[in-house]
Amino acid sequence: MFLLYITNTQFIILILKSGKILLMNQILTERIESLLLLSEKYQPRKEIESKYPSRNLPADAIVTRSAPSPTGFMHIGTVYMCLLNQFFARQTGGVYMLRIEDTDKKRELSDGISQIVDALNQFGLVPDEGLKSDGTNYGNYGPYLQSQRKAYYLSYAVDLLRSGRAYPCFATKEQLDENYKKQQTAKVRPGYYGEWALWRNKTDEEVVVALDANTPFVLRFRSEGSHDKRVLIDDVLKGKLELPQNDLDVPLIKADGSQLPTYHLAHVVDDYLMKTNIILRGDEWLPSTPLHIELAEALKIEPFRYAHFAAISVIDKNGGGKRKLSKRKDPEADVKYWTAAGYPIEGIKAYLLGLANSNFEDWYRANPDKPLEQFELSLNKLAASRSPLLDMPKFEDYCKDFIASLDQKEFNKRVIESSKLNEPDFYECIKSDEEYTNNVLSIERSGNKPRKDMSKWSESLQLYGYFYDDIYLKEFAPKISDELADFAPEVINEVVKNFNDSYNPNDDQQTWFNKVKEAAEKSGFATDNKAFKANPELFKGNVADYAKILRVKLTGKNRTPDLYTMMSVMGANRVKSRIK
RNA sequence: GGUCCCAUCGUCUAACGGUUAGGACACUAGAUUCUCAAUCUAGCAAUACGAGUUCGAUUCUCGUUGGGAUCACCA
Repeated sequence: MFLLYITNTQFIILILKSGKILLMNQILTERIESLLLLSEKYQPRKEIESKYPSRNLPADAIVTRSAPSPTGFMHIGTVYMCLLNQFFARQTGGVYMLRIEDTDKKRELSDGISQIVDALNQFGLVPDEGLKSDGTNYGNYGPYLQSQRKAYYLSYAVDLLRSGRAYPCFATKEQLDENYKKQQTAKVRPGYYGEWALWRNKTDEEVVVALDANTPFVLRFRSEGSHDKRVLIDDVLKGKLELPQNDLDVPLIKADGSQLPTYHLAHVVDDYLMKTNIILRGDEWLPSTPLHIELAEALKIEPFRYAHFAAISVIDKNGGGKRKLSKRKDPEADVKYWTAAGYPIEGIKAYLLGLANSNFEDWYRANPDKPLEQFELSLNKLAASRSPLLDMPKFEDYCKDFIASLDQKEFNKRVIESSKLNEPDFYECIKSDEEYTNNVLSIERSGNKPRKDMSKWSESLQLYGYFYDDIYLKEFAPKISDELADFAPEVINEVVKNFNDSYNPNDDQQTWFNKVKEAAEKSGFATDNKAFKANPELFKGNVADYAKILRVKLTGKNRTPDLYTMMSVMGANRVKSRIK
């Protein structure tokens, strides 16, 4: 790539691949180094790398990592990525790491790390190596918090500086903006490259002047690529791609006082040291992959295997177009939106697995009792083409299926847990009579065709609250008159009277229903549905309408389980106190 | 604007170059001697457009159109 001569003076002569000759004053280089290494000690590459031995793993084991930044709430897309990483690592006997990319101190949130770690715990996606909620590291390839790895990045950066592949840039924000505007008017590609790279070819004298004035600088990569040449990428998911080479002199070390690296340097250094096997990441990174390839090359690092996958999208409610699920615009981007609503974690995971591999659906149906972890996720089938749209009805369907499939004990437990957190009054009622509660929660859940009307735990109150008198009176009884607005008061009174006259809580279901039919007929309702359909004007309604009056009186709702079952569970006193 | 990616029912997707273009969710209708849910049955519904290669194209090629990503001292 270049030849290096150390002359008997203080100059280093660099002959670049492009044929350009660079003269660099060694004293100047050392001065820049010392500014970079302000608070850290330079570590020779060999010293660093001896701390990261090769992993003793099977040949086809996949080592993955998720690398979120602690700058906001936990994104559902991050959960998706962690899920994929965990599956591929686990299936191959590999390792799944969590690395926190806290290199942007301006945007960092104080609880950023715990938000990420807690969410992963909640989802059963605890990494094999990484950080705990309190920020402590575990695993032998750490630290896993990038700000604790500063000395490494700086050492590699200094290596690049010494080899002529990095240089300081003192340009101000204003100068860069002006550069950008000039590029716009000249209608050329924007960016810091070639002749537009303001400090790429400055003389030593100019650099010295800037340093003497204590001007802060970013350390930039000196790219040797050409936009006209191509680089081949064999993406694990997208296949063979041809992109223009990188020619941008991107920042490697920031000038914001933190001395921290940008993503680009951090990614290459970390994934090299941590022995990441497959860089599974969002396809927004695809355009900068040539840069990462060049950076790795400059650092004499074997190229990585990349797997770029598409992010989850939503339909923009304002524009109507499809776009990436965004932190700022979409509440459902935040995992808390899902968990706070009480969607079951398993339902969320199942839905996400279905997005990743469409054959998951069939497997899930065929193996209802197996844990999700037994599904063999396929890298080949991972949707690589475009970003799937978040389909809430389908997602809720997964959740309904899952909740319906829970055994009674587990179902009760989760309803109780959720109400304890969110509905204290309801929780009090539930706890006041556990036997009654168990009967209530068991309604229409047994057999092979259980009810499937609950997609999230927050629906517990609406679905079961009216079984408890306090809640019934407060929340449900007030709705009765609205629900029964179609019926005249005297009709309702007659229905109530006729029902009570014949109601015997000891009747079995058939007897009970026969009596209901008799009472309906007596009240002027049709029991023969065909007759009713033929001449609806002859009746006040059919049995369904008759039942609706009883149902609404009893529950304040017109969507409930079977009447007879509810009455049996509620008991005669409760029934009589409501149907009157 | 440059660059790259992508294009099958409303949505997620399946289909060695030969299928009646399949499934799931959603939707509609019917059945289930009480509502809703569940369940069952039926139905609606797609290869963006235009060329080319081929006996034959959803599949391969080119173009058009449309969508997405990216072009920060953010990751």
